[in-house]
Amino acid sequence: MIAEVIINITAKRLQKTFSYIVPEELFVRVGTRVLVPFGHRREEGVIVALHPADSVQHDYVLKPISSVLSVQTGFQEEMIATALWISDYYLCSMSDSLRLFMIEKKGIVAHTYVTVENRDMLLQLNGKNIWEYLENKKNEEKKILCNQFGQAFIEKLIEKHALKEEKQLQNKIADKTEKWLYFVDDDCQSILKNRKKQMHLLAELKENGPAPLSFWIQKGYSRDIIQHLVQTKLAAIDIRLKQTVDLTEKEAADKPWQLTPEQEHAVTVIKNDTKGSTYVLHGVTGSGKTEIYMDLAEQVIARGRQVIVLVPEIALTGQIVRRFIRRFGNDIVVMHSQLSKGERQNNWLRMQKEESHICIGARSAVFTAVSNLGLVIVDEAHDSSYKQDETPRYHAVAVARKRASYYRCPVILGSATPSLDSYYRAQKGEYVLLELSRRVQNKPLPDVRVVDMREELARGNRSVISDALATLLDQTLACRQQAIILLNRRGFSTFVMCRKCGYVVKCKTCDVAMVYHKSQHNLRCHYCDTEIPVPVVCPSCGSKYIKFFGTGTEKVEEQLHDRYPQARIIRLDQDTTGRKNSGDKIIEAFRRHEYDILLGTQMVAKGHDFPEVSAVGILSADSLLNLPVYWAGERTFQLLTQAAGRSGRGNVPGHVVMQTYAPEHYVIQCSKYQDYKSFYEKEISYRQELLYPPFHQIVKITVTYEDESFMWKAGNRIFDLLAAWRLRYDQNIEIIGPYVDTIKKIRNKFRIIVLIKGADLVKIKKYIKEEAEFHKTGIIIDVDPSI
DNA sequence: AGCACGCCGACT
DNA sequence: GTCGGCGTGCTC
Repeated sequence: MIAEVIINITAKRLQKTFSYIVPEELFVRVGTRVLVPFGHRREEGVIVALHPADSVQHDYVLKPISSVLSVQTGFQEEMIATALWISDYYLCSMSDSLRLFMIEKKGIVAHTYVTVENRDMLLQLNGKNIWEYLENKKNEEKKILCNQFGQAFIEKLIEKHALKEEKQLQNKIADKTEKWLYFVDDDCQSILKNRKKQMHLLAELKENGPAPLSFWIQKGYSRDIIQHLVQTKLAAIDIRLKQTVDLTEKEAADKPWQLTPEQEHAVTVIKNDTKGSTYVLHGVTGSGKTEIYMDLAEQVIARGRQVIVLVPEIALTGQIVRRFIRRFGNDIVVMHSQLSKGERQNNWLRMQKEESHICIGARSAVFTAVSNLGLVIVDEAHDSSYKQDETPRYHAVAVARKRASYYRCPVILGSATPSLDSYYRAQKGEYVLLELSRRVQNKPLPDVRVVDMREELARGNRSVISDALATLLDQTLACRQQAIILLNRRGFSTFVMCRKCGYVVKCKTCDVAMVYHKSQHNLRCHYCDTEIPVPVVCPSCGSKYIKFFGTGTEKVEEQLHDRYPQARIIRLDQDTTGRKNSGDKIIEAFRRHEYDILLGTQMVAKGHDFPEVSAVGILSADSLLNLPVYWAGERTFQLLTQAAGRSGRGNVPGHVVMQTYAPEHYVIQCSKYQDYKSFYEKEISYRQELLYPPFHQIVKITVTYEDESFMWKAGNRIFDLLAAWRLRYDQNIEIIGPYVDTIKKIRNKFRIIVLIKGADLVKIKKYIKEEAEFHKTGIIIDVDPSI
């Protein structure tokens, strides 16, 4: 047999497979991870195809596969097929797309070991202590030896052949294990006669079954007790894969109230799916989509198939996940960013071996190893976090649909504000539309008031909080209800300017104004996280008239504190959540009503269920709207509607104040009435007129280098190649650019963009995939860009 | 990605 | 004459 192998190295230029002979004694299949000779070294690879030895003629000599690295963590054929599709569709290398399916990105790790080659030479070169060190150990890792005796010295001894170095590859894909205590026998009265504690342990072990040692220790049995019991041979210890979900029984408590007729209808339609369609579940905020998800998941599991549930990153520790865990207990695996590699690996294996049937997680959970997929649920499917913003720039919904099509199983895209793309496809009949028009228990949608901030200023209110919002907050706090305030900018002041000469403090390495953060009293760049002290005099003209402009969440927090000294206010943005997702702690504390006002960036708008929130204030409804990008209207509508939907989910009706400078704009008006359909009609006709997605597809090529003139050369070359292709093969395609990116420079690298736009980009994408010029460092290809 | 190969300038 | 810079090309 001949195996086609993708070499698992991140080389942009290495875009092809390599053929190897499969030795007869090796058992391999498509998806097996193998070690292969590659040039003068050995590399890990993945088999993507197998065929009989005589079917293809090669004009070079084939080498054999060295060994199988891991059968256990290999891939299903479907995963290989999906990876190949991703590499074709998103124009990334095949190794990049395959790596999406891996927990350990590399299956092997190289260690260099040192042994003695010539004893006399070693002693002669003052290496007596090294000789003594190695005498018993035989060999030692080079790294450790260098630390101990100095790198230069070791290198010299190797060069003089006193020592010898040897590279060894180690299989890195090891499973995380833990020790379990299990019951053997209790014919023991005589043995355990005076050993009360051990007898207790044995009894409990017999009754409750095996459990990890840590579990018993926590229960108060010491290591010694366990050890003694094991010595009696009445119990024993074995090593098992570490479990990540604890063994709590699932609670039946969360059994739902009766489904509404609309919910019932949606469940029935999807349950009877035979074609593997995609369903757009368009439900207003608070219409009970989670109930539908859980009902369907339960039915899919009952048929022995598996479910992938995708949620936005921010919702991962939230309500929806807890509800799933409560209902499905150990049958569920949660993939979140704080798991260790070992825990991920075990979750991965649990799904692969069908020990668990549901995997719930953020974007990357779409790559879960499943062998029998029965349903994919994408919650808040419009959320921008489903598009990866580094190579490979895939969209989780597209990948989900691809995987589901292989298993002919349905995909559910749930949202109160479906993406224009998915709603459009539903209109065309490509997707199936399911509407949930009512909130559960017929709770009313919130009442939204739009405030024109120009009038506010004319009346002399110069604060960022309008009178209407102030009144609403007064009432809300008086009734002991909660409020959410949304402002899409973090920091205190958004820029710092000299009033004398107009100089604006910019980041040294990025072409953006620096933001003043009062809590740390410094200026920060939001693109590269550089921090500098606040200048006392103007760095340009030396004047003292340095002023702070613009308003961020920090400043609003201060103003709210002044206005409502008794209110408990908490801020939720990147600065308060830090790196380690402590956002959910803030959200939970707010849900428990430990705070009265939650203030923050768009994070506050995402899918949370706060029953006691009755007021929402949106301070600057049109901040996104003015961005010069085609999707500005769609994003703004989603943000406003989602934010407004946070209020009135409990027993008190909700009120929303939207502050804007463009009150008559259709995006503002449509979100005021939570009127998705009118918004859709307006927005889709605008997209059609200007031939934006979903009518035309876009491929964005960013060229970014430190050397500005080199960048222009490369960008123009990219443009020329595309323009030449266009002229020759398809003049319906537009090639736009190269033009300077909205942010000219990030981290000292200048940025320009070339856009490709057209109704059908399949052929030109194929050309890009094959032309080496597009696969160099500094060139970023983004298919269906969302920014 | 690594690494060999090869072509050129600058040194003992 | 040799050391070493990095541009080019190859890996089944």
